[in-house]
Amino acid sequence: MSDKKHKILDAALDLFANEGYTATSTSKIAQKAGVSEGLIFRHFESKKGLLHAIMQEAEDRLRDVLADILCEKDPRGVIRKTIELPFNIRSEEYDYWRLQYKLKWDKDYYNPDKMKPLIEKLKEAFALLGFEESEQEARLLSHVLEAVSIELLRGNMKDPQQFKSFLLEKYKA
Amino acid sequence: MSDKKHKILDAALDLFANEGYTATSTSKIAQKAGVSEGLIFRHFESKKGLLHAIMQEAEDRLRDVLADILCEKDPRGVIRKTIELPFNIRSEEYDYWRLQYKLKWDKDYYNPDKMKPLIEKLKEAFALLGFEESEQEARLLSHVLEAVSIELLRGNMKDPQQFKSFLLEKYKA
DNA sequence: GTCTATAGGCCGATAGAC
DNA sequence: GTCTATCGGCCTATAGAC
Repeated sequence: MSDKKHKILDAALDLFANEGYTATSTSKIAQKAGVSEGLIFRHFESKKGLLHAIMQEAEDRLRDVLADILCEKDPRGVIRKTIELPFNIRSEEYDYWRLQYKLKWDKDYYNPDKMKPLIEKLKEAFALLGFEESEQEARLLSHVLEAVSIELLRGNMKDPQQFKSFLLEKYKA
Repeated sequence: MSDKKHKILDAALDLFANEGYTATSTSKIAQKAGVSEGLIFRHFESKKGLLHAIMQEAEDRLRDVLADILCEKDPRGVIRKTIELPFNIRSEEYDYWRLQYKLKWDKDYYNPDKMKPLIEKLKEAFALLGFEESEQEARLLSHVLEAVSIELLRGNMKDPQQFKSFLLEKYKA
């Protein structure tokens, strides 16, 4: 990929994630990327096309992160890794996640199936550990995971490590 | 309040909550409300002013809902009412809540303190019930509450009543 | 006089021409 | 990579209805 195309993607990710998609103009993106505005349309056709390219990358990263959990054999390991998930987000990737969570409110981009494999895996893990209502437990944990991620991404959690330890303790993971 | 002013508020709430603030133009609001665009500015000064008026109402509703929990004496009652909170949202009020959650990503409007009284109350309730880590428990439950609300508001929870029962059972509330 | 509608100004946004 | 056309955004000025 060309250097400038990459710069455009970087700038757009930052702005889309932090200012919002509609609030971000293509001229702002071009300015931040240090390229001419026309180049954006040359590479991505439209503003929507640019967003699409970014979301493609974001979904790839989601898949990568989930893959490690999905091939875990030990049920406790599955739960531990799931709990650790939001706490392990690399700060360079924050914008990808922020954008994903923001767009969840957008009908065009929200896809509940993206998390389905993880929930199935969790259900299996809870069942193996002898939990009665394994599906509900899986849903509960995935909800906690979601809320914690949002809190962390907004930079609004007081003491992340302490809360992480608390969760790991609670789930004996 | 005049009939048309009310119509504007209704239309704007719907559009802001479902399409997003920046994605909604004042002309679309006027069209949906069946009024002239100029009227919006006569009543609310600016588009921001209109949002502000709506958020004022939304905060009032939040306070109302929390008030009932905050004056509850029985610690189990506090937890039960908190769990029931998201499941009791009246469908006519969905848009208010949707808007609140969406704007949490917006630096100008996000105010973490709005939920603070509830978390304090929960902490107190857990402490009374003999939980060791009452603060963490309170934070955990508030996170569950948040994620469940979001899921419900997105209309994406499979079997709400079943999950509600599961939570009440789990917390013996 | 107060409330409402209409017509347009100005600006910035997307996109396409060169 | 620049330049610009066109469209739609927010808002105001002014005129009309009650």
